Amino acid sequence: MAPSRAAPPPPPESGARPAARVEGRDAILVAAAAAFTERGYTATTIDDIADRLGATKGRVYHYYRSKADIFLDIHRYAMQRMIDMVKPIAEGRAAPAEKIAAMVRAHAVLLMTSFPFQRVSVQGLERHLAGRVTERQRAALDGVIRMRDAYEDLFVRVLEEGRKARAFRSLEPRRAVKPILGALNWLTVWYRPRPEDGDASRTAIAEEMVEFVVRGLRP
Amino acid sequence: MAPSRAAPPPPPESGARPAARVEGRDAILVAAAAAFTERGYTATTIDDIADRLGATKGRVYHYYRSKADIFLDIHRYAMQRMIDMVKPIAEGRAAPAEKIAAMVRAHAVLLMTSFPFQRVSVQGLERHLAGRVTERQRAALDGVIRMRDAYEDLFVRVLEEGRKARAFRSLEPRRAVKPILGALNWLTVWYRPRPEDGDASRTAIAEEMVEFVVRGLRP
DNA sequence: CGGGCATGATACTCCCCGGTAGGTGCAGCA
DNA sequence: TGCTGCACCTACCGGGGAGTATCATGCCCG
Repeated sequence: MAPSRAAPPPPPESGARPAARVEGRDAILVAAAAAFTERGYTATTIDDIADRLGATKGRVYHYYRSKADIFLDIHRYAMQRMIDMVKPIAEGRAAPAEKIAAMVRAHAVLLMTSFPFQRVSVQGLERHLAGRVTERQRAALDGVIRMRDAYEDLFVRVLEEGRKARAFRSLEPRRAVKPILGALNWLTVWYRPRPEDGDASRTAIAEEMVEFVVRGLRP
Repeated sequence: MAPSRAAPPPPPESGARPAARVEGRDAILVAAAAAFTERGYTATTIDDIADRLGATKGRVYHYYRSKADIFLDIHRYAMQRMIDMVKPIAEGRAAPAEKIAAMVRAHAVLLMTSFPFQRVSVQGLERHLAGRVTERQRAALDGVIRMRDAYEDLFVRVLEEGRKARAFRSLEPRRAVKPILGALNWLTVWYRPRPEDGDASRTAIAEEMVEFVVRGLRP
């Protein structure tokens, strides 16, 4: 599944080459996300990515300057989609318990429907903290990390609301958010999308997550 | 922290060289676990591991046949310790809710106190499903996967007990176990052991996990 | 005291893979 | 029909790192 097709503005300090067309980049990202998901980042070669497109390295390097840039762009897209889904819920006017339930549901569903992208995003961050990265890549990485922190804050704030309103048990939001996101993100470890099981199966999984989290927070 | 010092019998089809002493192997494993935790498996070089020992590659290859074998042995040790801690609880005679609480607590504490080993074990499994592995390594990998499945079954069985005894809400154990282990294992992503914070800090985190899980299961 | 084995260092080899240089074909256009 | 530029390919380089072959240094034991 491609990241938002409707993203025509050239990315800010993305590693994509300026002149390259968006659809071309998207194809690279989709192939790369699938490859990273299967073999992991370092074990994936640029030729692997190209093979998935029925192409050669030339095509990949026509759109992206480096493997790390592809990786970072996958992160950015994945995080952006997650934020786009969840932020409106978090900032809405519903009761905290209902907001958390809806956020958990949205998070779980997006993890499954956009699996390769989300898996790379969820599992891959630390891979770059030690490596050789350029100035621009470091900036992009910091940007993604900030997005992730901001995303976690969405949950923290709703937890705080709920605690104040006595809708949740007494808890420390910063600490309580960890098992919640853990229960959710662990999906990227055990879940494997299979074509034959449709929305119903995903919904069942998402509802189990909702149930577990909401009960874990009740006073 | 070294894996069990009292494991003198040469491991079954481990990648350790037969003649090598146990303490010698342990030192390699400790250094490798730390290196893998910091940089990830593929980004870690054998020289990195040797450097941590103040030694050279020669020493590493004296004890282990390959990098993959080191990796697999870390898995085996980590899983074995986890099983040794949790299995007696799971098979005890306490009430299901108390057993789950104790299992969660033990799991969380071991994750933190034996952090590098557990982190490698929890986060690294998929890395090998695609790579070049020998017959023996494949067998070792399968063994570790079986250990992991057996470990998950410990939780599944207690969930089943609790469901039958009406101590837990109605749930499907196979499905409900995922968010539980997810909340726990996510520790390996965000937790960073710092020397200055001691048992108290770890206990607080573990109790938050226990609280969250136990409430998530209540009828 | 001397041989043998455990232990480890040194100095390679080899190949995989990220990245680059330069070309080719084709579409659109005047 | 020739020009231009995008999209992509082929062929190559270079470095890094896994693994090996061989040698040095003990330490134990007779």
